[in-house]
Amino acid sequence: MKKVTINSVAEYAGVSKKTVSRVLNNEPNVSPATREKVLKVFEELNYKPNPIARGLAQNRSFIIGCLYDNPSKSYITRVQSGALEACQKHSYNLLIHPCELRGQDLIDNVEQLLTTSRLDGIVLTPPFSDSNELIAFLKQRNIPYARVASAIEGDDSISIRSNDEQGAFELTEHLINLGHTEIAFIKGHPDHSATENRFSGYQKALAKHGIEYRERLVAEGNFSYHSGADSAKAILDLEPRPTAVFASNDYMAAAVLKLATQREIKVPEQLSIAGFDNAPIARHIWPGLTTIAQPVEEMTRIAVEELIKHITQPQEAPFQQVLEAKLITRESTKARSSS
Amino acid sequence: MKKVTINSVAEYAGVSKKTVSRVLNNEPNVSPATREKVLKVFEELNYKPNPIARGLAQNRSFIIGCLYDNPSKSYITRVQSGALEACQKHSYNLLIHPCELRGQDLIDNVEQLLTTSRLDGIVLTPPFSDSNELIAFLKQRNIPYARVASAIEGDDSISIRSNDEQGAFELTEHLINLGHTEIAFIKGHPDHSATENRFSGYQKALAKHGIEYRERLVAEGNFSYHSGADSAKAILDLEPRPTAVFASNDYMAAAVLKLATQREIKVPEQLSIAGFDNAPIARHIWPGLTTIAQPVEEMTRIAVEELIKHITQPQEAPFQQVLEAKLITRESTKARSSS
DNA sequence: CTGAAAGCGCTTACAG
DNA sequence: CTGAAAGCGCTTACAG
Repeated sequence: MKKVTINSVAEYAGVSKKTVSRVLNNEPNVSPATREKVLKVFEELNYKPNPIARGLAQNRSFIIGCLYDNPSKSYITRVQSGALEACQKHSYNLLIHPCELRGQDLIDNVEQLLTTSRLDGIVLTPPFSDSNELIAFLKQRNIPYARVASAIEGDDSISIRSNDEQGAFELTEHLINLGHTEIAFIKGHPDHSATENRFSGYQKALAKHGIEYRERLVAEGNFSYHSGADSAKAILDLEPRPTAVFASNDYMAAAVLKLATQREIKVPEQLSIAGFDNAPIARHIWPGLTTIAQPVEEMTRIAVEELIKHITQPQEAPFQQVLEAKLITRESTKARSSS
Repeated sequence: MKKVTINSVAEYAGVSKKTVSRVLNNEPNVSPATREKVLKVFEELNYKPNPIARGLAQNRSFIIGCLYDNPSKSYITRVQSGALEACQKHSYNLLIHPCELRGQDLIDNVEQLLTTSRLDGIVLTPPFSDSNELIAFLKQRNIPYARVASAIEGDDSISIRSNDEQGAFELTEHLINLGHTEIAFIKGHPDHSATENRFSGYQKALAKHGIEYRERLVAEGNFSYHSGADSAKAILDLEPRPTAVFASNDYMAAAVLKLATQREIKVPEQLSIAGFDNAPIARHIWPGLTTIAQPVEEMTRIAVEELIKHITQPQEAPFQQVLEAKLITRESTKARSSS
């Protein structure tokens, strides 16, 4: 069975291949009769256009690449979900590409990606959205990109982030308003700008309410559940034990909850726990976690939509937006017991 | 700045473009001197080959597509992780494409996917790996595919699955050996063949041990946490209350645990709970869930590796394999209290 | 409304 | 070891 191409169709239908192309792309300037005829031949020959040939002629692939290196699986899932929504809306496809920020071969790796697949644009998620090196490389290669949750200010490109500092501030204030003053804090991964922002929100809330900042209450995590478990151990061993723990994401908060429950420390009666992100796990455990809802899907969806817009009409000014983070209170936080 | 192509390089280096192509692809039959010269020009001109042009000439894209429609996010994460591992090893890229099995436009949707992006192969995950309609379509379109966790026996294509029935049998037997006879069961999504297999393992274990099967102990879930919560409510309301619950995946088991804890039913003292999959959540909650480790990453990795092998050398007989599912006991199951 | 020509940037098959 | 020609299957720019 011979391959059916635009040429076979043209020949069979007795028209030029340009006319076939016009019918294919729903262009005007084809008489209804001709259009009918060609469409019929499409069916008869079971013609399917070749996306690669079209791509070569138009110099585009209709593929967006998504770069990530994130210990939080649910974060990635949410990123993908937002990116896919935007892609589907505009008939683009999504190619996923995890890689390591710290590998000294990051640029080689992305170079290799671009050599294997032509990408019309790339969406950068943390920590890549903060990598000046990578951004410089993409600029030099002239690849359109959009940044999600990036803290870089100077770059003149599409950027959508949420207000992490404000969110952390509100969450800390929520704990303070419940009477807590001994509030432990678990930091995130040092490569993510969110880590510094959330930490800063925590510190500012303490300062505003005249609570002394104590370094002994701060543990170094990296957003993974495992790092949360390690930090939890350090914090729950402190004497006197803090009455509240604010973890920089929900996974780590879940780890604190697990250890507390194991040690029969009652949550929230004896210990309040809060997270960040509003990941699914925050509502899948008991008690449910008080947290900050970060609009990950929405950030990524908007980023990819703007990216596609920019690919189609590069003249527009780069879109930049800051979304609000919102406090969600659940059962894991409670007024400090007066004991 | 003019675009740098194989032609500019050839001209600049004073060789034919075929020679440039040879250097590009590390083919033999180029004198070391010529090779050197061309490589130098690559650098000087900063030449980057165009993957689309290569794709058109070779009629391949080096892209594998992954189809899924699964309420369990962690399952998808694990599928992707296995698929990516295989892709990276062979310099392929992964394009993800969620879509709905039940949409009457499934075929249209995949058709559209194939029209937008040339895929060298497709990996089908549940429930698509069991869709005869989709499989027939891919065959007709001559697209190589591999099936993950498919129960279809007749199809002569790459297939990797795990032994779900055996796993469910072992888990049920584990509960029976702990003295439980009132074992509730939560089924999975009816479109997934795993659902029937796990259910059957449960029934066979009961039968082997002379325990009567009672329909009232069986709830209909769909693998989502939410459906687990609904089923949990039905089961925990039963009088007398069962002493053990076996949920067809860990998400649903986690939902049972949450409700039990909320109602102050002690797990595992008053209620044993078990899941299936060994998803991350099984060890992120307390008590940790007894479950069956399903090698999702490995199944998918092997499936994609075989798929790539098949794309390169279509002559081989289709690879089919069944992996073992393994019992993991944690704190959520315990001998029935003799009260 | 329609088409002939040239081109997208590579590789394949062949000749020398 | 090297290259000229043809081709992959489309679209673009132009002419009529």
